[in-house]
Amino acid sequence: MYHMSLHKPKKLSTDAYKGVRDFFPTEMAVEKKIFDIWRTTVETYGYEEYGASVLEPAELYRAKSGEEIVNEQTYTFTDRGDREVTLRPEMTPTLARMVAAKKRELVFPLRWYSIPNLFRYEQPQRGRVREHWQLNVDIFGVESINAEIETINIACDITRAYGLKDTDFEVRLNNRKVMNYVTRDVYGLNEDAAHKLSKLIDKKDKIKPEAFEMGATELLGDKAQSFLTLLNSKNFEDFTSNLPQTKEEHVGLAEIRSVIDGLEKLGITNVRFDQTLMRGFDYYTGVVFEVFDLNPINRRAVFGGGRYDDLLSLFGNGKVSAVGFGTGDVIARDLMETYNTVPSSTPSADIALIIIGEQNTPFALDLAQTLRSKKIRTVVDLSNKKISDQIKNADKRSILRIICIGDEEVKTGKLRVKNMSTGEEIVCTEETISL
RNA sequence: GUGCCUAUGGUGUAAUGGUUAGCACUAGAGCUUGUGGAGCUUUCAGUUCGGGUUCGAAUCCCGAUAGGCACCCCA
Repeated sequence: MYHMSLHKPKKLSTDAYKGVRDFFPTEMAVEKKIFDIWRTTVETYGYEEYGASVLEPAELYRAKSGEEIVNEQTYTFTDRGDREVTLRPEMTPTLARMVAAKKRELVFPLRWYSIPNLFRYEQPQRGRVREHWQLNVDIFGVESINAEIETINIACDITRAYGLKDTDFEVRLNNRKVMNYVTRDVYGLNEDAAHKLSKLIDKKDKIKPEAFEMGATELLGDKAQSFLTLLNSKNFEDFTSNLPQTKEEHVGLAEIRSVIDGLEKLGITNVRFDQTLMRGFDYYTGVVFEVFDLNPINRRAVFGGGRYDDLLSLFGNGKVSAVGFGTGDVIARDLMETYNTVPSSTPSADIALIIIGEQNTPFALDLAQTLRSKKIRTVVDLSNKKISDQIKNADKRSILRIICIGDEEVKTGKLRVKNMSTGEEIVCTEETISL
Protein backbone atom coordinates (compact mmCIF):
# COMPACT_ATOMS: atom_id res chain seq x y z
CA MET A 1 0.00 0.00 0.00
CA TYR A 2 1.05 3.58 -0.51
CA HIS A 3 0.51 6.55 1.76
CA MET A 4 -2.49 8.73 1.25
CA SER A 5 -2.47 12.25 2.54
CA LEU A 6 -3.06 11.94 6.26
CA HIS A 7 -4.60 15.29 6.97
CA LYS A 8 -7.03 15.49 4.05
CA PRO A 9 -8.71 12.27 2.95
CA LYS A 10 -9.49 13.22 -0.64
CA LYS A 11 -11.23 10.73 -2.88
CA LEU A 12 -9.06 9.37 -5.64
CA SER A 13 -10.35 9.51 -9.18
CA THR A 14 -11.33 6.21 -10.75
CA ASP A 15 -10.50 7.54 -14.22
CA ALA A 16 -7.52 6.17 -16.08
CA TYR A 17 -4.69 8.60 -16.78
CA LYS A 18 -5.41 10.96 -19.66
CA GLY A 19 -5.22 9.27 -23.02
CA VAL A 20 -4.62 5.73 -21.75
CA ARG A 21 -7.16 2.97 -21.44
CA ASP A 22 -8.27 0.47 -18.84
CA PHE A 23 -9.16 -2.85 -20.36
CA PHE A 24 -12.04 -4.36 -18.42
CA PRO A 25 -12.64 -8.02 -19.27
CA THR A 26 -15.10 -7.12 -22.04
CA GLU A 27 -12.59 -4.83 -23.72
CA MET A 28 -9.68 -7.12 -22.98
CA ALA A 29 -11.45 -9.92 -24.83
CA VAL A 30 -11.59 -7.72 -27.93
CA GLU A 31 -7.95 -6.71 -27.49
CA LYS A 32 -6.94 -10.36 -27.24
CA LYS A 33 -8.91 -11.11 -30.38
CA ILE A 34 -7.06 -8.35 -32.26
CA PHE A 35 -3.69 -9.65 -31.09
CA ASP A 36 -4.80 -13.12 -32.06
CA ILE A 37 -5.61 -11.97 -35.61
CA TRP A 38 -2.21 -10.30 -35.83
CA ARG A 39 -0.25 -13.26 -34.50
CA THR A 40 -1.95 -16.00 -36.46
CA THR A 41 -1.77 -14.01 -39.71
CA VAL A 42 1.92 -13.09 -39.57
CA GLU A 43 2.87 -16.54 -38.33
CA THR A 44 1.35 -18.10 -41.43
CA TYR A 45 4.02 -16.11 -43.29
CA GLY A 46 6.76 -17.48 -41.06
CA TYR A 47 7.42 -14.39 -38.95
CA GLU A 48 9.04 -14.70 -35.51
CA GLU A 49 8.05 -12.63 -32.51
CA TYR A 50 10.55 -10.45 -30.65
CA GLY A 51 10.20 -8.01 -27.77
CA ALA A 52 12.04 -5.25 -25.94
CA SER A 53 11.68 -2.90 -23.02
CA VAL A 54 9.42 0.11 -23.14
CA LEU A 55 12.38 2.20 -21.92
CA GLU A 56 15.01 3.47 -24.33
CA PRO A 57 17.74 6.09 -24.07
CA ALA A 58 16.35 9.36 -25.43
CA GLU A 59 19.25 9.69 -27.85
CA LEU A 60 17.91 6.78 -29.88
CA TYR A 61 15.11 9.05 -31.04
CA ARG A 62 17.10 12.28 -31.02
CA ALA A 63 19.46 10.80 -33.62
CA LYS A 64 16.66 10.43 -36.09
CA SER A 65 13.77 12.64 -35.06
CA GLY A 66 15.38 15.78 -33.61
CA GLU A 67 15.34 17.53 -30.28
CA GLU A 68 11.92 19.12 -30.58
CA ILE A 69 10.01 15.93 -31.24
CA VAL A 70 11.64 14.15 -28.33
CA ASN A 71 10.98 17.03 -25.95
CA GLU A 72 7.42 17.80 -26.93
CA GLN A 73 5.93 14.60 -28.22
CA THR A 74 7.40 11.86 -26.08
CA TYR A 75 7.41 10.90 -22.45
CA THR A 76 11.00 11.65 -21.51
CA PHE A 77 12.48 11.90 -18.02
CA THR A 78 15.79 11.82 -16.22
CA ASP A 79 16.56 8.73 -14.15
CA ARG A 80 18.51 8.61 -10.87
CA GLY A 81 21.73 8.17 -12.77
CA ASP A 82 21.11 11.36 -14.79
CA ARG A 83 20.28 9.40 -17.93
CA GLU A 84 17.64 10.75 -20.31
CA VAL A 85 15.04 8.02 -20.72
CA THR A 86 12.15 7.89 -23.19
CA LEU A 87 9.07 5.69 -23.20
CA ARG A 88 9.32 4.29 -26.73
CA PRO A 89 7.08 6.20 -29.17
CA GLU A 90 7.72 3.72 -31.99
CA MET A 91 9.35 0.34 -32.39
CA THR A 92 11.45 0.73 -35.53
CA PRO A 93 14.53 2.33 -33.88
CA THR A 94 14.54 -0.42 -31.24
CA LEU A 95 14.25 -3.05 -33.94
CA ALA A 96 17.01 -1.46 -36.00
CA ARG A 97 19.20 -1.40 -32.90
CA MET A 98 18.54 -5.08 -32.21
CA VAL A 99 19.14 -6.21 -35.77
CA ALA A 100 22.28 -4.08 -36.07
CA ALA A 101 23.59 -5.55 -32.79
CA LYS A 102 23.41 -9.14 -34.03
CA LYS A 103 23.72 -8.55 -37.70
CA ARG A 104 26.59 -10.99 -38.19
CA GLU A 105 24.94 -13.92 -36.47
CA LEU A 106 21.39 -13.53 -37.79
CA VAL A 107 20.19 -15.56 -40.74
CA PHE A 108 18.74 -13.38 -43.46
CA PRO A 109 16.15 -12.83 -44.77
CA LEU A 110 14.83 -12.02 -41.35
CA ARG A 111 11.09 -11.99 -40.75
CA TRP A 112 10.24 -10.49 -37.38
CA TYR A 113 7.15 -9.08 -35.69
CA SER A 114 6.27 -7.56 -32.36
CA ILE A 115 3.23 -6.12 -30.56
CA PRO A 116 4.68 -3.32 -28.42
CA ASN A 117 2.80 -0.66 -26.49
CA LEU A 118 3.93 2.78 -27.62
CA PHE A 119 3.63 6.16 -25.91
CA ARG A 120 3.12 9.61 -27.37
CA TYR A 121 2.47 12.80 -25.48
CA GLU A 122 -0.39 14.27 -27.48
CA GLN A 123 -3.96 15.46 -27.33
CA PRO A 124 -6.25 12.42 -27.44
CA GLN A 125 -8.90 12.35 -30.17
CA ARG A 126 -10.60 9.80 -32.40
CA GLY A 127 -8.12 7.16 -33.46
CA ARG A 128 -5.39 8.63 -31.30
CA VAL A 129 -4.47 8.00 -27.68
CA ARG A 130 -1.35 8.36 -25.57
CA GLU A 131 -0.69 4.65 -25.23
CA HIS A 132 -1.50 2.17 -27.93
CA TRP A 133 -0.45 -1.27 -29.06
CA GLN A 134 0.93 -1.62 -32.52
CA LEU A 135 1.75 -4.63 -34.63
CA ASN A 136 5.14 -4.14 -36.26
CA VAL A 137 6.04 -6.41 -39.15
CA ASP A 138 9.46 -6.19 -40.81
CA ILE A 139 11.47 -8.15 -43.30
CA PHE A 140 15.24 -7.63 -43.59
CA GLY A 141 17.62 -8.65 -46.33
CA VAL A 142 15.29 -8.76 -49.33
CA GLU A 143 16.34 -6.24 -51.96
CA SER A 144 13.62 -6.98 -54.48
CA ILE A 145 10.07 -5.62 -54.39
CA ASN A 146 8.93 -9.08 -53.37
CA ALA A 147 9.40 -7.82 -49.81
CA GLU A 148 6.89 -5.03 -50.47
CA ILE A 149 4.47 -7.47 -52.06
CA GLU A 150 4.68 -9.85 -49.10
CA THR A 151 4.14 -7.19 -46.44
CA ILE A 152 1.24 -5.58 -48.30
CA ASN A 153 -0.26 -9.03 -48.73
CA ILE A 154 -0.07 -9.52 -44.95
CA ALA A 155 -1.68 -6.12 -44.37
CA CYS A 156 -4.57 -7.08 -46.64
CA ASP A 157 -5.03 -10.43 -44.89
CA ILE A 158 -5.27 -8.68 -41.54
CA THR A 159 -7.70 -6.05 -42.83
CA ARG A 160 -9.93 -8.83 -44.16
CA ALA A 161 -9.68 -10.61 -40.81
CA TYR A 162 -11.14 -7.47 -39.22
CA GLY A 163 -14.22 -8.17 -41.32
CA LEU A 164 -13.67 -5.77 -44.23
CA LYS A 165 -14.28 -6.81 -47.80
CA ASP A 166 -11.83 -5.82 -50.52
CA THR A 167 -14.35 -3.20 -51.67
CA ASP A 168 -14.27 -1.58 -48.21
CA PHE A 169 -10.61 -0.62 -48.26
CA GLU A 170 -7.79 0.40 -50.54
CA VAL A 171 -4.00 0.14 -50.67
CA ARG A 172 -2.26 3.36 -51.66
CA LEU A 173 1.26 3.27 -53.05
CA ASN A 174 3.97 5.73 -53.78
CA ASN A 175 7.74 5.61 -54.08
CA ARG A 176 10.29 7.92 -52.52
CA LYS A 177 12.55 7.31 -55.50
CA VAL A 178 9.89 8.73 -57.80
CA MET A 179 9.31 11.77 -55.63
CA ASN A 180 13.05 12.40 -55.37
CA TYR A 181 13.38 12.06 -59.12
CA VAL A 182 10.51 14.48 -59.72
CA THR A 183 11.62 17.13 -57.25
CA ARG A 184 15.39 16.96 -57.90
CA ASP A 185 15.88 15.85 -61.50
CA VAL A 186 12.69 17.02 -63.18
CA TYR A 187 12.17 20.26 -61.28
CA GLY A 188 15.76 20.83 -60.19
CA LEU A 189 15.08 21.59 -56.53
CA ASN A 190 17.78 21.43 -53.87
CA GLU A 191 17.36 19.21 -50.83
CA ASP A 192 15.78 21.88 -48.66
CA ALA A 193 13.24 22.97 -51.27
CA ALA A 194 12.45 19.34 -52.10
CA HIS A 195 11.75 18.68 -48.43
CA LYS A 196 9.44 21.69 -48.23
CA LEU A 197 7.64 20.57 -51.34
CA SER A 198 7.04 17.08 -49.96
CA LYS A 199 5.58 18.59 -46.77
CA LEU A 200 3.30 20.68 -48.96
CA ILE A 201 2.21 17.62 -50.96
CA ASP A 202 1.44 15.84 -47.70
CA LYS A 203 -0.98 18.64 -46.80
CA LYS A 204 -2.60 18.86 -50.21
CA ASP A 205 -5.97 17.43 -49.23
CA LYS A 206 -6.17 19.48 -46.06
CA ILE A 207 -5.56 22.96 -47.40
CA LYS A 208 -7.39 25.05 -49.97
CA PRO A 209 -6.37 24.56 -53.62
CA GLU A 210 -5.36 28.23 -53.83
CA ALA A 211 -3.10 27.90 -50.80
CA PHE A 212 -1.54 24.79 -52.30
CA GLU A 213 -1.01 26.51 -55.63
CA MET A 214 0.56 29.49 -53.91
CA GLY A 215 2.97 27.28 -51.98
CA ALA A 216 3.90 25.41 -55.15
CA THR A 217 4.54 28.65 -57.03
CA GLU A 218 6.78 29.86 -54.24
CA LEU A 219 8.99 26.80 -54.62
CA LEU A 220 8.76 26.15 -58.34
CA GLY A 221 8.07 29.54 -59.95
CA ASP A 222 6.77 29.22 -63.52
CA LYS A 223 7.10 25.43 -63.41
CA ALA A 224 4.34 25.26 -60.80
CA GLN A 225 1.60 24.77 -63.37
CA SER A 226 3.13 21.68 -64.93
CA PHE A 227 3.77 20.33 -61.44
CA LEU A 228 0.12 20.83 -60.53
CA THR A 229 -0.93 18.95 -63.64
CA LEU A 230 1.40 16.13 -62.68
CA LEU A 231 0.14 16.03 -59.13
CA ASN A 232 -3.48 16.03 -60.22
CA SER A 233 -2.98 13.00 -62.46
CA LYS A 234 -5.89 10.65 -62.13
CA ASN A 235 -3.95 7.40 -62.17
CA PHE A 236 -0.56 5.83 -62.70
CA GLU A 237 -0.68 5.91 -66.52
CA ASP A 238 -1.80 9.50 -66.41
CA PHE A 239 1.06 10.35 -64.07
CA THR A 240 3.75 8.71 -66.17
CA SER A 241 2.51 10.37 -69.33
CA ASN A 242 2.47 13.78 -67.58
CA LEU A 243 6.13 13.33 -66.69
CA PRO A 244 8.56 15.00 -69.08
CA GLN A 245 10.00 12.54 -71.62
CA THR A 246 12.86 10.38 -70.42
CA LYS A 247 14.86 7.80 -72.34
CA GLU A 248 13.74 4.87 -70.29
CA GLU A 249 11.27 4.31 -67.48
CA HIS A 250 12.56 5.48 -64.11
CA VAL A 251 13.42 2.66 -61.70
CA GLY A 252 10.95 3.96 -59.08
CA LEU A 253 8.10 3.85 -61.58
CA ALA A 254 9.09 0.33 -62.60
CA GLU A 255 8.98 -0.73 -58.95
CA ILE A 256 5.48 0.64 -58.51
CA ARG A 257 4.37 -1.14 -61.64
CA SER A 258 5.90 -4.40 -60.41
CA VAL A 259 4.27 -4.15 -56.98
CA ILE A 260 0.85 -3.48 -58.49
CA ASP A 261 1.29 -6.37 -60.94
CA GLY A 262 2.61 -8.71 -58.27
CA LEU A 263 -0.29 -7.99 -55.94
CA GLU A 264 -2.76 -8.47 -58.75
CA LYS A 265 -1.37 -11.95 -59.34
CA LEU A 266 -2.14 -12.66 -55.67
CA GLY A 267 -5.71 -11.49 -56.13
CA ILE A 268 -5.26 -8.06 -54.58
CA THR A 269 -6.71 -5.52 -56.97
CA ASN A 270 -7.75 -2.68 -54.65
CA VAL A 271 -4.37 -1.03 -55.10
CA ARG A 272 -3.91 2.51 -56.31
CA PHE A 273 -0.93 4.69 -57.06
CA ASP A 274 -1.19 7.89 -55.03
CA GLN A 275 1.32 10.58 -55.90
CA THR A 276 0.28 12.63 -52.84
CA LEU A 277 1.15 9.85 -50.38
CA MET A 278 4.28 10.96 -48.55
CA ARG A 279 4.36 9.51 -45.02
CA GLY A 280 6.06 11.58 -42.36
CA PHE A 281 9.18 9.52 -41.84
CA ASP A 282 12.36 10.72 -43.44
CA TYR A 283 13.99 7.30 -43.34
CA TYR A 284 11.95 5.71 -46.13
CA THR A 285 14.00 5.10 -49.24
CA GLY A 286 11.68 3.35 -51.68
CA VAL A 287 8.10 2.16 -51.93
CA VAL A 288 5.79 3.57 -49.26
CA PHE A 289 2.24 2.39 -48.73
CA GLU A 290 -0.85 2.89 -46.60
CA VAL A 291 -4.08 0.98 -46.25
CA PHE A 292 -7.18 3.14 -45.96
CA ASP A 293 -10.73 2.38 -44.94
CA LEU A 294 -13.00 3.84 -47.61
CA ASN A 295 -15.56 4.74 -44.96
CA PRO A 296 -14.75 8.40 -44.24
CA ILE A 297 -15.45 8.06 -40.50
CA ASN A 298 -12.05 6.40 -40.04
CA ARG A 299 -9.81 9.14 -41.33
CA ARG A 300 -6.52 7.70 -40.21
CA ALA A 301 -4.46 5.14 -42.11
CA VAL A 302 -5.10 1.55 -41.05
CA PHE A 303 -1.59 0.46 -42.03
CA GLY A 304 1.47 2.46 -42.95
CA GLY A 305 4.86 1.30 -44.02
CA GLY A 306 7.55 1.15 -46.62
CA ARG A 307 11.15 0.42 -47.46
CA TYR A 308 13.96 1.83 -45.30
CA ASP A 309 17.24 0.46 -46.62
CA ASP A 310 19.50 2.99 -44.89
CA LEU A 311 18.27 3.01 -41.30
CA LEU A 312 20.64 0.37 -39.95
CA SER A 313 23.66 2.34 -41.12
CA LEU A 314 22.90 4.66 -38.18
CA PHE A 315 24.53 2.00 -36.03
CA GLY A 316 27.61 1.93 -38.18
CA ASN A 317 27.21 -1.61 -39.39
CA GLY A 318 26.49 -1.02 -43.03
CA LYS A 319 23.21 -1.16 -44.93
CA VAL A 320 20.59 -3.84 -44.65
CA SER A 321 17.57 -3.65 -46.90
CA ALA A 322 14.38 -3.51 -44.90
CA VAL A 323 10.64 -3.25 -45.48
CA GLY A 324 8.08 -2.98 -42.73
CA PHE A 325 4.74 -1.66 -41.60
CA GLY A 326 2.84 -0.89 -38.44
CA THR A 327 -0.83 -1.01 -37.50
CA GLY A 328 -2.53 -0.06 -34.27
CA ASP A 329 -5.11 -1.59 -31.94
CA VAL A 330 -7.16 1.62 -31.83
CA ILE A 331 -7.89 1.66 -35.55
CA ALA A 332 -8.54 -2.09 -35.42
CA ARG A 333 -11.26 -1.49 -32.83
CA ASP A 334 -12.68 1.43 -34.78
CA LEU A 335 -12.86 -0.69 -37.91
CA MET A 336 -14.54 -3.61 -36.20
CA GLU A 337 -17.05 -1.23 -34.66
CA THR A 338 -17.68 0.48 -38.00
CA TYR A 339 -18.22 -2.84 -39.77
CA ASN A 340 -20.00 -4.43 -36.84
CA THR A 341 -17.57 -7.31 -36.54
CA VAL A 342 -16.56 -6.91 -32.90
CA PRO A 343 -16.32 -10.46 -31.59
CA SER A 344 -18.85 -11.41 -28.94
CA SER A 345 -17.44 -12.41 -25.59
CA THR A 346 -17.19 -16.04 -24.63
CA PRO A 347 -18.13 -17.44 -21.19
CA SER A 348 -15.38 -17.55 -18.57
CA ALA A 349 -16.05 -21.19 -17.67
CA ASP A 350 -17.58 -24.36 -19.12
CA ILE A 351 -19.28 -25.42 -15.93
CA ALA A 352 -20.31 -23.93 -12.58
CA LEU A 353 -20.51 -25.97 -9.38
CA ILE A 354 -23.36 -24.91 -7.14
CA ILE A 355 -23.05 -25.77 -3.49
CA ILE A 356 -26.12 -26.40 -1.36
CA GLY A 357 -24.99 -26.32 2.22
CA GLU A 358 -21.54 -25.15 3.30
CA GLN A 359 -20.63 -28.65 4.55
CA ASN A 360 -20.49 -29.84 0.93
CA THR A 361 -17.79 -27.38 -0.18
CA PRO A 362 -14.90 -29.89 0.16
CA PHE A 363 -16.70 -32.33 -2.13
CA ALA A 364 -17.22 -29.58 -4.71
CA LEU A 365 -13.60 -28.47 -4.55
CA ASP A 366 -12.48 -32.05 -5.13
CA LEU A 367 -14.89 -32.50 -8.03
CA ALA A 368 -13.58 -29.24 -9.53
CA GLN A 369 -10.04 -30.62 -9.53
CA THR A 370 -11.21 -33.73 -11.38
CA LEU A 371 -12.97 -31.61 -14.00
CA ARG A 372 -9.95 -29.34 -14.46
CA SER A 373 -7.71 -32.36 -14.96
CA LYS A 374 -9.99 -33.15 -17.92
CA LYS A 375 -9.40 -29.58 -19.25
CA ILE A 376 -12.92 -28.54 -18.35
CA ARG A 377 -12.93 -24.91 -17.21
CA THR A 378 -14.65 -25.09 -13.85
CA VAL A 379 -15.78 -22.36 -11.47
CA VAL A 380 -16.98 -23.11 -7.94
CA ASP A 381 -19.63 -20.80 -6.51
CA LEU A 382 -18.26 -19.85 -3.08
CA SER A 383 -21.01 -17.36 -2.22
CA ASN A 384 -23.04 -19.60 0.12
CA LYS A 385 -26.12 -17.99 -1.32
CA LYS A 386 -29.42 -19.64 -2.02
CA ILE A 387 -29.46 -22.15 -4.83
CA SER A 388 -31.62 -19.96 -7.05
CA ASP A 389 -29.23 -17.04 -6.65
CA GLN A 390 -26.28 -19.23 -7.58
CA ILE A 391 -28.06 -20.48 -10.69
CA LYS A 392 -28.99 -16.93 -11.64
CA ASN A 393 -25.38 -15.94 -11.25
CA ALA A 394 -24.18 -18.76 -13.51
CA ASP A 395 -26.81 -17.76 -16.04
CA LYS A 396 -25.69 -14.12 -16.04
CA ARG A 397 -22.20 -15.28 -16.83
CA SER A 398 -23.56 -17.39 -19.70
CA ILE A 399 -21.99 -20.53 -18.24
CA LEU A 400 -23.60 -23.34 -20.18
CA ARG A 401 -23.58 -26.15 -17.60
CA ILE A 402 -24.07 -26.51 -13.86
CA ILE A 403 -23.95 -29.24 -11.26
CA CYS A 404 -25.75 -28.81 -7.97
CA ILE A 405 -23.95 -30.37 -5.04
CA GLY A 406 -25.97 -31.00 -1.88
CA ASP A 407 -26.16 -33.67 0.82
CA GLU A 408 -27.81 -36.12 -1.56
CA GLU A 409 -25.06 -35.93 -4.22
CA VAL A 410 -22.32 -36.24 -1.64
CA LYS A 411 -24.03 -39.29 -0.13
CA THR A 412 -24.85 -41.19 -3.35
CA GLY A 413 -22.08 -39.88 -5.66
CA LYS A 414 -24.71 -39.43 -8.37
CA LEU A 415 -24.27 -36.11 -10.18
CA ARG A 416 -26.59 -34.36 -12.58
CA VAL A 417 -25.00 -32.13 -15.22
CA LYS A 418 -27.61 -29.61 -16.26
CA ASN A 419 -27.50 -27.88 -19.63
CA MET A 420 -28.71 -24.35 -19.00
CA SER A 421 -30.00 -23.65 -22.49
CA THR A 422 -31.92 -26.92 -23.02
CA GLY A 423 -32.73 -27.69 -19.38
CA GLU A 424 -31.61 -31.25 -20.06
CA GLU A 425 -29.91 -33.17 -17.24
CA ILE A 426 -27.38 -35.97 -17.63
CA VAL A 427 -26.77 -38.31 -14.70
CA CYS A 428 -23.18 -39.39 -14.11
CA THR A 429 -20.54 -39.89 -11.42
CA GLU A 430 -17.27 -38.12 -10.75
CA GLU A 431 -15.47 -40.88 -12.69
CA THR A 432 -17.69 -40.88 -15.77
CA ILE A 433 -18.26 -37.14 -16.04
CA SER A 434 -17.63 -35.38 -19.35
CA LEU A 435 -19.27 -32.55 -21.25
C1' G B 1 0.11 24.67 -27.86
C1' U B 2 -4.91 26.61 -30.38
C1' G B 3 -10.22 26.43 -31.32
C1' C B 4 -15.28 24.42 -30.84
C1' C B 5 -18.67 21.45 -28.00
C1' U B 6 -20.12 18.97 -23.54
C1' A B 7 -20.53 18.14 -18.02
C1' U B 8 -27.22 15.48 -13.49
C1' G B 9 -26.63 8.49 -9.04
C1' G B 10 -21.98 3.28 -11.34
C1' U B 11 -24.40 3.64 -16.64
C1' G B 12 -28.11 5.99 -19.92
C1' U B 13 -31.32 9.98 -19.41
C1' A B 14 -35.63 13.81 -17.54
C1' A B 15 -36.68 18.45 -15.19
C1' U B 16 -40.69 27.10 -19.13
C1' G B 17 -35.38 30.36 -13.45
C1' G B 18 -40.12 28.11 -8.91
C1' U B 19 -42.74 21.20 -5.15
C1' U B 20 -38.75 16.86 -1.58
C1' A B 21 -34.12 16.74 -8.79
C1' G B 22 -37.95 12.20 -11.88
C1' C B 23 -37.32 7.61 -14.81
C1' A B 24 -34.79 3.20 -16.74
C1' C B 25 -30.73 -0.13 -16.36
C1' U B 26 -26.97 -2.12 -13.14
C1' A B 27 -25.70 -3.60 -8.11
C1' G B 28 -27.45 -5.23 -2.94
C1' A B 29 -31.66 -7.28 0.15
C1' G B 30 -36.40 -9.79 0.11
C1' C B 31 -41.10 -12.42 -1.70
C1' U B 32 -38.59 -17.99 -2.45
C1' U B 33 -33.70 -23.03 2.74
C1' G B 34 -32.85 -28.35 -3.84
C1' U B 35 -33.07 -25.62 -9.55
C1' G B 36 -32.22 -19.99 -13.34
C1' G B 37 -34.05 -16.51 -17.19
C1' A B 38 -40.20 -13.33 -15.52
C1' G B 39 -42.78 -10.39 -11.94
C1' C B 40 -43.36 -7.59 -7.48
C1' U B 41 -41.34 -5.10 -2.95
C1' U B 42 -37.18 -2.64 -1.10
C1' U B 43 -32.03 -0.43 -0.35
C1' C B 44 -27.53 2.20 -1.82
C1' A B 45 -26.43 6.22 -5.01
C1' G B 46 -26.54 12.33 -8.45
C1' U B 47 -26.69 18.38 -10.34
C1' U B 48 -17.81 18.49 -11.50
C1' C B 49 -15.59 22.63 -8.55
C1' G B 50 -15.35 28.10 -7.30
C1' G B 51 -17.53 32.75 -7.89
C1' G B 52 -21.63 35.97 -9.75
C1' U B 53 -26.91 37.54 -11.22
C1' U B 54 -31.73 36.56 -8.64
C1' C B 55 -36.64 36.52 -3.58
C1' G B 56 -35.25 31.74 -5.80
C1' A B 57 -30.12 28.44 -10.16
C1' A B 58 -29.29 21.62 -12.44
C1' U B 59 -31.12 25.67 -15.61
C1' C B 60 -28.46 32.34 -16.89
C1' C B 61 -23.18 34.69 -16.68
C1' C B 62 -17.72 34.34 -15.54
C1' G B 63 -13.61 31.34 -14.18
C1' A B 64 -11.32 26.62 -13.12
C1' U B 65 -11.17 21.42 -13.98
C1' A B 66 -12.28 17.13 -16.78
C1' G B 67 -13.85 14.77 -21.23
C1' G B 68 -15.01 14.63 -26.54
C1' C B 69 -14.00 16.52 -31.41
C1' A B 70 -10.98 19.23 -34.76
C1' C B 71 -6.37 21.92 -35.74
C1' C B 72 -0.95 21.60 -34.96
C1' C B 73 1.98 17.31 -35.32
C1' C B 74 2.02 12.47 -36.80
C1' A B 75 6.51 7.71 -35.59
